[in-house]
Amino acid sequence: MADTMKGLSRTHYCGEITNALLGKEETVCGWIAKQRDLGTLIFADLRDRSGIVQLAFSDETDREVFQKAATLRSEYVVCAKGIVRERESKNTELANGDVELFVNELRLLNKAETPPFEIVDNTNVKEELRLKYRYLDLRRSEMQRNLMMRHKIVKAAREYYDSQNFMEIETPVLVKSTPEGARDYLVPSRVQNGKFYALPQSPQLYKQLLMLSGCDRYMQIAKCFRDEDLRADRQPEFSQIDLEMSFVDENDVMSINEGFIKYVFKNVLDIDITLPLPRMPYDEAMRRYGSDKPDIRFEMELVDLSEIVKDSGFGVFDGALSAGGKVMAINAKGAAESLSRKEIDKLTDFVKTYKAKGLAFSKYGKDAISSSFEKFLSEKTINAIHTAADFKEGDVLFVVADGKADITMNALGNLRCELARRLNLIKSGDYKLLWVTDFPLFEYDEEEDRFVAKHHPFTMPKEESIELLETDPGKAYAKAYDIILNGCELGGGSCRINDPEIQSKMFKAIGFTPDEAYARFGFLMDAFKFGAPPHAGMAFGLDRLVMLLLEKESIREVIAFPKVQNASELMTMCPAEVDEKQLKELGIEIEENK
RNA sequence: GGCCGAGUAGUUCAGUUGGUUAGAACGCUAGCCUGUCACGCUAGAGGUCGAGGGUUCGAGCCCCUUCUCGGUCGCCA
Repeated sequence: MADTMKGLSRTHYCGEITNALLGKEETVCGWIAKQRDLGTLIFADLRDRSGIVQLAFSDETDREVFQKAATLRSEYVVCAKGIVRERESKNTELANGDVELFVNELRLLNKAETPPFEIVDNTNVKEELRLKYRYLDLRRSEMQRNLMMRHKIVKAAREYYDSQNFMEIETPVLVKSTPEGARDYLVPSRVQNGKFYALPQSPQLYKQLLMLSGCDRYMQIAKCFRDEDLRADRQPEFSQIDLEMSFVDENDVMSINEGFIKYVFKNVLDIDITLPLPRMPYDEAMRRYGSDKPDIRFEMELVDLSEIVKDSGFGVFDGALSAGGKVMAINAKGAAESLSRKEIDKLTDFVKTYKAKGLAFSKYGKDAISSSFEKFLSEKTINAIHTAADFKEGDVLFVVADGKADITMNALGNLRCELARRLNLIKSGDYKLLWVTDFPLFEYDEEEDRFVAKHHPFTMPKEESIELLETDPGKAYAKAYDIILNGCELGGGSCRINDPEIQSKMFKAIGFTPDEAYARFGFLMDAFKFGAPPHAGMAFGLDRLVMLLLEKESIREVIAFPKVQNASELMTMCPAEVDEKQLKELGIEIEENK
C-alpha cells in the first residue's frame, strides 16, 4: 500500500533546494533518479521538472525511514521532508551539489516498474522507443527544457502582440474544405449525413474576415492541419503564430513582425538582433543562393557561367543553354583536401535527387587540377571560368548544367547547403535572418496544366503586375514575403486582395470560372462587397521557431506528442479503426485500398 | 508512389569467409559495503538475432517477401 501525502505539503521544487536554505526543514516531491546504497548510508537523487536534489539517509537516526529508503528504485514517486545541510563532499556537476536534504520523513507515494530506458539527459535510445513511452521521455530534463522554451516563446508572442495592440481571437477548427492547396483532413458530419468538415490548413479566410469586421489587429496561436507527407521539420498538425493587420502595407507588416523576432531573441536567448532585417527579392535569392530560403550564414554563392561557356563546343553545356537553361557553379573554397574523388562521386548522386543530370567538377590540388569537364573547353574559356568563380589552389568547383534554369539553381542551392554541413561552415549559436520578398504570384502546375497561386489566391499582386493577370500571369509578382532563419522558412505572409475586381481576375488566372470561384469562396466574395479595408498579415511556424532556437534537427523534439513518418502516434497508436456502430451513424463504409 | 539507411538481451552496440553453447557495456535481481554522486565489490537472471519463406549438411551472416523506424524526392495554396 502506497503512502499518502497527508500532513505534508511541498515547500520547494528539488532544484530550489540550495545553500540559501541551510538548516531549514523543507519538503520536496518527485521521482527517484538514482539510489546509492552504501550499507549504513543511503543516497538518492530526487528529480522533478526543476532539477535534482540529493536525499541522504543514515541508519543511525531513524531505522524505519532508513529501511524504507533501502527499497527505493528508479522512478519511484516519493515525498521527503528533511533538513537542508551541507554535503561532506560536494558535487560540482550539480547546481545545488553543495547541499543535500537529510531526510527524517519519507513517503513512498507510488512504485514504478523498471522503465524501458534509463531516464537520463544524454540518451541515445531509439526515437521510436522514446515516442512509445513519451511520458517517460518527457521526464528527461532536456525535454523539459524544450517544452519550457516553447512556453516562453508563446508567452513572448502574446506579450509582444498585445503591446502592439493585437487582439487574440479564436477561429473555428471545423471549417469548410477548400481544395486549393494542401490536402485537407476531413471530418464527417453525423447530423448531416454525407457532408464533411475540414480541419483548417490555416485560419486564413477567418482572419481576413476579422479585418472586415473592424478588429484591426488580430493574432492567434493557431493549430493547423495538412494531410501531406511528413519531414524532419513538418508535422501533419502544427502551430502557427498567426496575425493580420488592417490599413497597412507590406512594410508595416515586416517591421512589426521583425520587432517580434527581436523581442523573442532578447527575452528567450538574450541575443540582440539588429533591425531592420536585410531584405532580398526572390529572383536575387534564387540567382545567388539557388533557394527561396537562403542560408546566409556562409558564402559559397552561385556563379552564373552561362555567358562564359556560350558556344563552348561542349555538348553538355551547349545543350543546356540552347534549351533555355543555365550553367552555374559553386566554389567550395579550400575543400580539395577534405573531398576525396569518392565523396565527389557521391555528391553527383546527391544532386541527381534534385533532378540535375550530373555534376561536373574541377579539383585544384597541389599544383594540379583534375577536372571532369575542362578537357572539353578551350584554355580561354577555362581561364574565364576560374576567374569568374575565383577558383584557386585548394578549391573544388562544382558545375551543374540543365535545360531548366530552376533545376540548375535548386540543385546547386541544395549542394551548397550539403557542402556547408560537410565542411563544417556552420557555427553553433549563429542566427542569420532575412526577408525574401517579391515572390512570383503564380507557378505553373504541369500536372493540372494551369497556373496555381504560389502563396494563396488572395495574395495582392504588385501594382505593376495587375495588368499581367490577364496577359502574362507567369511574369506577375506578389506582395508576399517570407522570413528566413538559417535557411529555414520561419514564416510568411502577404498583402491581401481587398478589391473584388482584382480578386475575380485572380480566380480567372488560376482557371476558376466565376461559378466555381463562387462555390468555393462565395462567402468571402460576398463579404468583400461590404467594405473590406486594405489588410495584410503573416504567420510564423511556432514549432520551427522553437526548433531553430534550440538548434534541434527535428521538429519532434519540441512537440510534446508528435507523429512519426506515416502520420501515426506511437503512444496511443492512432489513427485507429473505429466501431462499426460509429461508422454506421456517419453513413460511412470502408472499402479496402488496393 | 520512388530512392537511401537502420532493425541482434530491458537499452546501446560487437558479431571475421556461412561452422561448437550468440558476446560486451549499461540497466535489472540478490548479497556485502559509512560520504556516494557513472559509488565500489561478489554472484545471478535475461535472446523468436523484426517477421515469414528459401538456398545449404549447417544461416544472425547469402537470396526472396514483408513489417517497423529514420532521411529524402514527389507532395506541402
